[in-house]
Amino acid sequence: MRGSERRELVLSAAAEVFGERGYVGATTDAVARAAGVSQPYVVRMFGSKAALFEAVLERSLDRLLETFRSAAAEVGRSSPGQQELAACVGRNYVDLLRDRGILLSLMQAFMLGADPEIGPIARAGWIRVYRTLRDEIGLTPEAVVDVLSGGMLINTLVGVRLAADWEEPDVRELLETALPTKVGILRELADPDASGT
Amino acid sequence: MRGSERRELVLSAAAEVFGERGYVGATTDAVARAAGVSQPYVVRMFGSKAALFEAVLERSLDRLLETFRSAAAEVGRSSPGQQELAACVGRNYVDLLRDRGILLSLMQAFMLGADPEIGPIARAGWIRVYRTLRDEIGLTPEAVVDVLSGGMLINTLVGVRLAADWEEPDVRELLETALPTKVGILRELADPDASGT
DNA sequence: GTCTATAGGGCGATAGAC
DNA sequence: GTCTATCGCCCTATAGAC
Repeated sequence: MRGSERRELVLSAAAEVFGERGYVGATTDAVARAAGVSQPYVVRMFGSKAALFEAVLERSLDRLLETFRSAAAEVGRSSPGQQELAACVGRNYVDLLRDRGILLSLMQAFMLGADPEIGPIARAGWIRVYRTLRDEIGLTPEAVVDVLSGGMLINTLVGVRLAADWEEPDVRELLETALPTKVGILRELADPDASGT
Repeated sequence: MRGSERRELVLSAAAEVFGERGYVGATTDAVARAAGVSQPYVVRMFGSKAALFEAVLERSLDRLLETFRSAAAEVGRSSPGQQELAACVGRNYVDLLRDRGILLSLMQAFMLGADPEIGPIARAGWIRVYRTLRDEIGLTPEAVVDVLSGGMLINTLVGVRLAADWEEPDVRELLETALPTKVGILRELADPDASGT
């Protein structure tokens, strides 16, 4: 395995662990275990836990923005309306959930805006998201806010793992209202064995 | 000062600290300092850090649901439509931001759904929010989802402290689009001295 | 009730072998 | 490049005085 591959392996594992436990709650040892390497190696590879988290955020943001761009390219040939654009961005966004850790690690960073190191990075990321949706995708500010609102609700529903209470009828009603066509993904995330039922 | 007052003092301080740093990142020492008491006393008062966090969540959820109910009472006499109800709930929700810590401590709990202790509590809280909005306030599931979407966006914008970059024009545009009439509150939260400018 | 002092455990980071 | 061993710090929780 080449160095770049091992680096990507650790980054992917770290995104999941940071997404689940938050920046402070995640341990470099848990990341190392998830990646199948030793704890000191994780630290040595990135210099520090903080630097590892920043690398995770950069990678997650890149994937998110790429997803937005490919969504725009999907419907872009026919100069679509705001609603069509926003709907397509939303669909691709939900598919991102399959790559556990990307959206949740970003969300964990967003909740640490008061941190003197992470805060500025999180705000810069948030601004990049806004500009990409407005300038590259071509959404109006109002449409961007709608997309972001739905996205933050989805992030929260995934973060709280509400689908774990799927047997509860009100949970089903809420999830099916919030994600009319994409509930299956949430159920997969809550319980990998329940995807087919 | 009576015991119940001191308890409320510690709970209020804890809500802010947990909201800013997350459950793991918050230290009982920081809570104690914010409340002006000693660190061991905070632990003794609630038994453990986990029990303190759970008390914070219970208090925060109670205040949130009370806010929803008072919003409904505000417009309730004239059997209002869904849009009017949802708008009133949204207005009162934003006013809750003045009580720093309430919404953010809940949000921090929502991001820890994978935690075996906090996860079930967070999910139960989420379900109570949904049922209150649907059954007591009388919103349709679709209207509840709209209210929750906007709420999660606001929580995230406050958590990331985007208003700290107020001099950035795109930040102004985003915040004024997301909270047309209530931007002042975000600016107060970002910088207590900037409320009048 | 509330404090000071401190024990005990976990985690990030370093040293150094291979 | 990758590991094992370990240091030193910080944080929760306990002991015990007042």
